[in-house]
Amino acid sequence: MSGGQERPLRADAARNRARVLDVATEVFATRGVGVSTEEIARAAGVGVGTLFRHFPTKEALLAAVMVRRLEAMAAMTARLADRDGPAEAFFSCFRLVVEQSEGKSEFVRALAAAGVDVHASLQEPTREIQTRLAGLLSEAQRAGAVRPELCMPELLALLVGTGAMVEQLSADPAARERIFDVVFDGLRPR
Amino acid sequence: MSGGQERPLRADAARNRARVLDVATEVFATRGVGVSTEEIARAAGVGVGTLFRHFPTKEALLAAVMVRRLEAMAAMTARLADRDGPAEAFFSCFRLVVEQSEGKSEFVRALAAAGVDVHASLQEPTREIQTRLAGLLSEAQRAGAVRPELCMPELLALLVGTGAMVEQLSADPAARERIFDVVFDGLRPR
Amino acid sequence: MSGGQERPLRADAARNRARVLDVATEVFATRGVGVSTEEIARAAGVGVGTLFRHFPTKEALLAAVMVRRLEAMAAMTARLADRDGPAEAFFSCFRLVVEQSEGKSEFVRALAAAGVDVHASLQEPTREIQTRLAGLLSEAQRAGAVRPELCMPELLALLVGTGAMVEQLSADPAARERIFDVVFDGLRPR
Amino acid sequence: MSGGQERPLRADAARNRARVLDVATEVFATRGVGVSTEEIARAAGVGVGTLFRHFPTKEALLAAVMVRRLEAMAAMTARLADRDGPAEAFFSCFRLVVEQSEGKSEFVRALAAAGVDVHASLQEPTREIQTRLAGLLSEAQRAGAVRPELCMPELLALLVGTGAMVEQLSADPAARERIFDVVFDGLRPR
DNA sequence: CATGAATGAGCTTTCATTCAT
DNA sequence: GATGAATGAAAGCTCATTCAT
Repeated sequence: MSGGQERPLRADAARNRARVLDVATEVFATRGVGVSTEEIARAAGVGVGTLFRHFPTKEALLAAVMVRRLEAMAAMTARLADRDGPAEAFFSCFRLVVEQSEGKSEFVRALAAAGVDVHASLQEPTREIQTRLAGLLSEAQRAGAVRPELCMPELLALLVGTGAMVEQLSADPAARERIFDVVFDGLRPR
Repeated sequence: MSGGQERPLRADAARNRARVLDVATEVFATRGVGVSTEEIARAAGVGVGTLFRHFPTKEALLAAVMVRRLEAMAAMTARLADRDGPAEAFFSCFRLVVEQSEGKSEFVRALAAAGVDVHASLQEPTREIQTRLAGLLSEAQRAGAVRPELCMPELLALLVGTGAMVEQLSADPAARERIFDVVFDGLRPR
Repeated sequence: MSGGQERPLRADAARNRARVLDVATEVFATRGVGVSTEEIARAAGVGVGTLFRHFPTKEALLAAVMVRRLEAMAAMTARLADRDGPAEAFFSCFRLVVEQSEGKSEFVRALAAAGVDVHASLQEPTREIQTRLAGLLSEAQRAGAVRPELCMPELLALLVGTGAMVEQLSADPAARERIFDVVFDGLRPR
Repeated sequence: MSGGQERPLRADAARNRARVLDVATEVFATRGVGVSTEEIARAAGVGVGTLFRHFPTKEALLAAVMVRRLEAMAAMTARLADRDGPAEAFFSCFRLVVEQSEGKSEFVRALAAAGVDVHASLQEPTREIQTRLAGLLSEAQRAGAVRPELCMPELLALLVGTGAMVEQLSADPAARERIFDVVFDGLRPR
């Protein structure tokens, strides 16, 4: 379910791949996607060659980082969708996605700039999340908890944008909550 | 008023500076901040040397572009603040800022990545806008048109985040309006 | 006449371009086309950047070296074609081309391997030489000095191949002459 | 007879060695000596490690390929030398060597560029061929079928050069024959 | 002042070779 | 013995910045 590695990787190879991915995730988030592959390899304790064996391109590495984050998000939304009533499920899922999305937008930009077809390489995990969200949205709408005219594109934009808001207020949890108050109230029918 | 040029520039020098700035504004917005200085110079019809005479660093150019956009925004908010009632003034100004901010976040990131102290170099025009916004916010709150517990940090975050939402829906004006509906309703007291 | 520089190059730029070309010609001939651009730049006393400004690709540099050699050959064949009778003109031109062609084949191979359309990039100087050779061939055939059934493709192959022979015997001039005896006798009608 | 393997190889090891050699022969001939060891190993169905166990260096592999081709040529010349009269033997052997030599020059160049002493590592099979050719040459000269002043160095150069000619005309068999006509007529006494 | 040629550190990527599994 | 993951020294090329013209 998780990404589908082509063949069973040797233990050490898998360990290295994972380490590169972990390091890249952190470094890209911290210092931006401009960090050099060399530096990522060094931070992961492997040679550049190893990095490129696992991810044949810098963009492939970026995409892999994205995919992992998306997969994690998909798993968490799945867990949430099953419990609570439709309204609670929708709003807690919204909050979850927002909080897990920090920094994601830069990735998408970098991938797009490199000519990678974002929709193609990230579609599978994305589709799962979107399907889940679409289900939650329509159920919450049916339950009268969310404005009926909202469609998926807006929902996604709202998720991304709320993520950006929250990202900016990382130092002030109370202010973050006020953001959620505003957005959640705005989502409800008037 | 405009950024503080040390001494009066010769007419042709000023013209060159302006052209570079115009071109850079457009090119950075269109194709991202990764575009090379060479290309910007060529598009502006000057040599790289000229570009670097006016902006000693690529980041200086980025900052100058930002400053100009912020100054323009400041001017527009000033114009809006003077007319209409406090509620209308606040909301139309919010909308204005959001719509003028497209792509700004990439700039900030690029500047920050280069170690530029964003707050230092952009503070002057930013301060003016913020002062204006603070005034509009408190007046709108006094008039009962905006939640009373909202403070400036959240407002700024909301502006940035709404900008991100709107940026994503640039192709679908109706969806953009639904975003504004959500955010504006959320901003109003319950 | 010589290559057609797009615009008048600045004096120092032209000097650098020429130096790179000279050095590349020598180094490629001496040590093969595998030599790194860095090394060529260093040997020419310029930075890599300069090399790549003048020749945007390593293959472009290879092609430029080839073109210069071909142009020189074209000039020499032109000088020869005008004097002597048709037989003498043909044979002295054949010898000239052979002797000027040392190492050329490696270039063609490298260019072809890089996917450069050799015929496209070298066609202009090549065409001139070929036209001249075709003229010399048919005149020599009309004069009964060369086998009448020979066509241009064979002539070119004979030139290249005789070049390879001669290249191998660079240490032994007498043996080289015996090669020419064999080939020239073979070229004559029986 | 075959290159001198140190000790008897295990059956599967020998099979692997042979497969690598076969594949390398084909791939080098088809796509040039620039093909990576990894790719050759993959095409041979073995790991790179196995390739390097049998041929400690890429150049060692190149040399082994060359040696095998030379050994095959030696065997064929041996077969030809025994039948026919001296003139026919000489000329058919000349043609055979030329036609079997396609692409060989690239190998020699690559080996030489790597600092391998070509004469040392290829001498044994080469010597056998040369001895045979020397015999054929002097017998053909004694029979009056070949110019008496020709020596071995020229003969070898002629072989290599004729190979280059023929290589260039691989698409046009009739033209190839005209090349042989020229060279063979040139070889005969006047 | 304007120009654009020159610079070289730095980038991504490849590949012959080694060595743990 | 066989494997293929790991290695890291290059390679070709880009680009912000400097400086002679």
